[in-house]
Amino acid sequence: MKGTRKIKDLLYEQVARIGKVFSSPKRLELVELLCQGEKSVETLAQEASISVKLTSAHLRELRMAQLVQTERQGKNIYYRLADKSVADLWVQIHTLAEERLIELQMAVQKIVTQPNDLVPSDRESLIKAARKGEVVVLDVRPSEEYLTAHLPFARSIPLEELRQRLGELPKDRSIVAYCRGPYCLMAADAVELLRQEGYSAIHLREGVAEWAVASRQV
Amino acid sequence: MKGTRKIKDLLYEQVARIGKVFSSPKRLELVELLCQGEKSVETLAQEASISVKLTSAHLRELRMAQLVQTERQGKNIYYRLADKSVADLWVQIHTLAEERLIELQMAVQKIVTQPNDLVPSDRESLIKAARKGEVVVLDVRPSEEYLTAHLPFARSIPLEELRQRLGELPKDRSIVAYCRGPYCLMAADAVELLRQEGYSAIHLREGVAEWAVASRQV
DNA sequence: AATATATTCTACTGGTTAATGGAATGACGA
DNA sequence: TCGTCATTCCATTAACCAGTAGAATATATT
Repeated sequence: MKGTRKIKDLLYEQVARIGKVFSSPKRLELVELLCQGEKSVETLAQEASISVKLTSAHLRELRMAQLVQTERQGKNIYYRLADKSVADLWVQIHTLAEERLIELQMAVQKIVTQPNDLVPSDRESLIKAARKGEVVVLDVRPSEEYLTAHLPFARSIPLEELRQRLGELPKDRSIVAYCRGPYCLMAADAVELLRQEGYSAIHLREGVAEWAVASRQV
Repeated sequence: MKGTRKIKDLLYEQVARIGKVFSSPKRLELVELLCQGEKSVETLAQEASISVKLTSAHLRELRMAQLVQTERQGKNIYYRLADKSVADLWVQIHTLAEERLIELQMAVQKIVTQPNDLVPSDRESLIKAARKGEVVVLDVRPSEEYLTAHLPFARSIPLEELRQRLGELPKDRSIVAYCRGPYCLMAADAVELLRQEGYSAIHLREGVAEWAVASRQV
């Protein structure tokens, strides 16, 4: 019927703009980093292991899709997600990917700390235990990210400082370590180190973005 | 540190496979159609206004990303979404797109029935009114789609039959028409027709997929 | 004035993609 | 066996994309 087609094509094309942003591995990595808080271009480039120029190009795509905002602070330009729902979408996409793609499931298994005792769902009971002090929830990300947002009752010891600051952690209680999310390897490294040193450590694969989505859905 | 990069690249690449699927307008349209229930290749091709061969190619992409399943029924091959969460992702992507992209917002306004009285959020009260019979919720999609799933208390009159079956509808109550979702134009056409014929009609932009997501999030 | 940060422009390579068409093949029903 | 439905293989066009690089530019700090 009449000019229906043109209108429809236009609508789906616009939605596809968002999809395109999430179709590049490096852009996904940048989005995940931005889920941890605002960051400068240089920082993003370093964390994602790409050149500043390429980072700039990817950020441009994100900007043109209105998914990030920029703010100048002195010499640096800081990027942040334009809305929480961007983080939500990232979480939902990688969750669906893990549900559907066996290849991804297998790749993930490689990074899971071998004696596989990672806590999954049990959010409520983890909080309860953390509140009582029965377990220590440990945030091993850089401290700026911890300051931006962290899990309830979490303590911050960045991975880099962990070896020196082991004394701050108790040996008689479980330590639940987390980092940026399921594809960040810092918590896995932390757990490995802790176990070597005789601690009882557990790897929590969720980051703040995943936690937020999960706790909203009850 | 060590082979971290290779692993990370692998992980994000897998997630990007899902993103890629949602980066093509035609594929998005096919996903939306599949949100209405299982459909044959030929039907999908017709509805999306593309050739069977191209449809087949796009469906192949969906299949390789494990987002759809196929089933042979006689001469035809029927496709369906592999999981409800695929529909959820479609809803979340187009919702985010509408939140962020002004171009999409403007394009959407064109299809909104001019005297703009579309009911938004008020799910609870709509159900209540429909239960009491104060309003008629009208599903104008093909009847197979209605049979697969429909909104609570909805009645089915496919758009094609609407003109002949106008007598079934009351003139003293509001009629809330909906179709496949915000980018489907059938409900808008229905509202136009109904108003011309002296009915009090309202366009509900949500389809079953959007309704499901919204009612789950309370 | 010199420096650091970040973007932009141009240009190139290699690879991928959507869409179309022709031809062949498989799978099924009548 | 024939026709229908659907996929596949092949080839093509045109467009796009990631990544890299050189050079130029803008902005702000010192």
